[in-house]
Amino acid sequence: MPQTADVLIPLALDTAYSYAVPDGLVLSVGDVVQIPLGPREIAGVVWGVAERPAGGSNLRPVTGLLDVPPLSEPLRRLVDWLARYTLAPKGSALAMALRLPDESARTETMRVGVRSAGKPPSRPTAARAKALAVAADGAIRGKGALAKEAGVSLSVVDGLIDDGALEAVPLVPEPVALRPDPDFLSTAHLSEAQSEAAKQLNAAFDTGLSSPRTRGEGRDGLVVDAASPPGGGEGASRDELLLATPPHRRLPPRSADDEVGKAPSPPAGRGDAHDAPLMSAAAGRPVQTILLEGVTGSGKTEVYFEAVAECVRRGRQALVLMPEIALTAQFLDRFAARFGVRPATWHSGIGGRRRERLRAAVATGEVSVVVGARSALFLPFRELGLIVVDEEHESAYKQEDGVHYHARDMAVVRGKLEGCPVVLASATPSIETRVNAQRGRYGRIVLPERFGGRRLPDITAIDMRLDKPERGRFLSPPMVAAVKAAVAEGEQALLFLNRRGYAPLTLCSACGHRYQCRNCSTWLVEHRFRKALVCHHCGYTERKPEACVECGAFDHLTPCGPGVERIAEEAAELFPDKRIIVLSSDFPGGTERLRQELEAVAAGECDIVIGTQLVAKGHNFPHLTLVGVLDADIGLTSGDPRAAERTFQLLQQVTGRAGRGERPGRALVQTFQPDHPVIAALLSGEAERFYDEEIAQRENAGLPPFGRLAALIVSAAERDLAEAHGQAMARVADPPAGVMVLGPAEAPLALIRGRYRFRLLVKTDRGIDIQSYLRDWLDRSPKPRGNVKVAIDVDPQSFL
DNA sequence: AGCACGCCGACT
DNA sequence: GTCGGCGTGCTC
Repeated sequence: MPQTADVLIPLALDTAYSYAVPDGLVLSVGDVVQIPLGPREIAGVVWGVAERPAGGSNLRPVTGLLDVPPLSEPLRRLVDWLARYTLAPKGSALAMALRLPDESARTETMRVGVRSAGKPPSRPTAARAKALAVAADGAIRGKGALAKEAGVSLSVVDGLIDDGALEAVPLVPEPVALRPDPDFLSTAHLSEAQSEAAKQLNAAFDTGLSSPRTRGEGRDGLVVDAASPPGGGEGASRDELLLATPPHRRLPPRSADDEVGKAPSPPAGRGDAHDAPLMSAAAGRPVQTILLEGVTGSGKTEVYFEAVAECVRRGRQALVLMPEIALTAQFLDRFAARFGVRPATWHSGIGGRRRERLRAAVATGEVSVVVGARSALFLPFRELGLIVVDEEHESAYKQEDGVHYHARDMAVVRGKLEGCPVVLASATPSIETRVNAQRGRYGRIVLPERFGGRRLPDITAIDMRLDKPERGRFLSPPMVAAVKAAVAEGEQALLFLNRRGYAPLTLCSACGHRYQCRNCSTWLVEHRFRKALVCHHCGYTERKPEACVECGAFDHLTPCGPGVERIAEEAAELFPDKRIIVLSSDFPGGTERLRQELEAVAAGECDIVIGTQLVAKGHNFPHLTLVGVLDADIGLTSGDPRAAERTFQLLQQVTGRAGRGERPGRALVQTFQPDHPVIAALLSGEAERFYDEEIAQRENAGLPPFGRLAALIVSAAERDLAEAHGQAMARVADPPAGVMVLGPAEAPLALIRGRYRFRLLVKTDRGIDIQSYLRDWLDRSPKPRGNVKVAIDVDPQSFL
């Protein structure tokens, strides 16, 4: 039967192209095919098939069916959904799920081993003799391994292969990952609270699996025994799950308009058949997404490990998403302690063959657990049974280039499409997730206490208006005393300051000149170690000048304010005999060195750590007992609508680093505004209070806690466009309801180029409808004068 | 993504 | 006069 195939191509194209299917080839939706496009041949995915209409067709033909597992229906629907929600061309969305091996990866290093062929070389040399002596045992080695062991170069080995003295044998590829054993460790190590939470969590499997699965291809799935709970355990009913949401908190049913906003609801008003299951999911069907909220040190990880174990027992696959930085050896070891082996990992750094093998193993179901960064969300799982999003509040889940998406939200969507539960884990959830939980869209499980009877650190404020540091110093007397006491006990102290470099502002004390970035409106930050002035906004760097560039005065450059480098200087003077390390993202020596240093700190090979937000995430420091926050007020005034939330999360996380080991911890917080709601909530240890206040405040301001808010970020390209810029600012001064205007300083640098161009960056979590809305609004507004184009860029990212 | 076409600045 | 910059548009 002659067919035409609609093939979606992984390029920035929004529509599938039609191709003729040659006789003898039968294609199904989801198949990966090769097709001609212009002058070249590329891979695409069959998005639809139709009987070829009678009569001749001038369509170009499909050139072949590629030997790649077809894209499952849920994955295809995820691509469609993502494209529509993020305003990205469908092809771009597809590209994320279809990273085919490029030629180099496919042909590259088919791993070969060598072993002795038992034949002497025709021309023996000293190097050859060494190599053959090592190979004489007859064992198979990698080429590199042999060369290294024999102390010869690779070309010697190659020469011997060519000569016939060594024979090359293909190596059986090592398995991409060993099978995790869900019962490697008994659950006896869990606390009562953890067991209870794990039980509640596992109840979600029953709600998840009982929902109808839509599998178009009629594959015989791996779903084994979906109905029988594991280990004879009686699954909790869905009511138990819903109970996690306090009844008095439940809000009235959402109106249709309210439906707009966060995933999993698609943008309103554009419903199509694909959206239907997602839409209805919000209206009282079993909760499938669960917020697992536990204070730092409560053992959330162990709890969701039990869910992973349950998933594996049922023969389905689990995906654990983590922010890239959290993918540490430490975490993988914890996994290994529970499951016997390290999990398969996936992140942007995995390339070439390994990447492809892992993809394939995920597609066949051979790999049962993947731990990965956000891109792992698009792996072609055969039978996905669980998604965990660890540290769900992390902004690293936002993809900001190419297709803009939030991996946490897409995880929720994929969970719906795959019919599997999704666990969002965090000690400090994002506002929108908290609201979703409050409204009953997500379940909520809370671990209010630390594991193993450990106490949360006491948090005390140091009021900087009263306890002033010495002139030119930044550690207040109580802070100095506390650090001194801690290190005297052999304990570790962390001084936290979220500012890289030496000083955030440099000025000339002779003429008052302030060093400013030539591209941005920001001050240049002195980096004393690198002897440079650096813009933290765009990366612009200049050598630190000897004399003032403005008035020429020597020795008048004055650093204003502290960065971590300056704190290190102060600490070195105060504690000359202590081991001090500065950890920030610009750590000299790169990520690998940084990783090593983090391990070393965790092992206790350091007394005082001075760090930026980097130390607040990912790593555990078991020897740490004192956390000193040097300026808790940074970030509270940033103008970012999420400023309060971000600051609270960061401070909560960083103070929570203290006392995770044997000894109890405490935290000191230097602040000028101890009564600020964020600081007060932190000090009281009542996270609830922060969330309640923040949500109430947004509601009072007419800004829904999530959904329906957009911000216009206005940026002008050049200084001579300042006038036009002013006009545009005036124009947006009266924005539509729910639209917030941010200044040009917040505009990402990428948007500040293009000469006669004027851009409005719209950040929104409303998806499509806000775009047409704003377009109408702009059309009705007066146009800027001169040769100025106005473009609207919609960044459909939830940023509120 | 690639590749063509097309329109303005500095050079063998 | 061309070479070459990248902006814009197209690929079933």
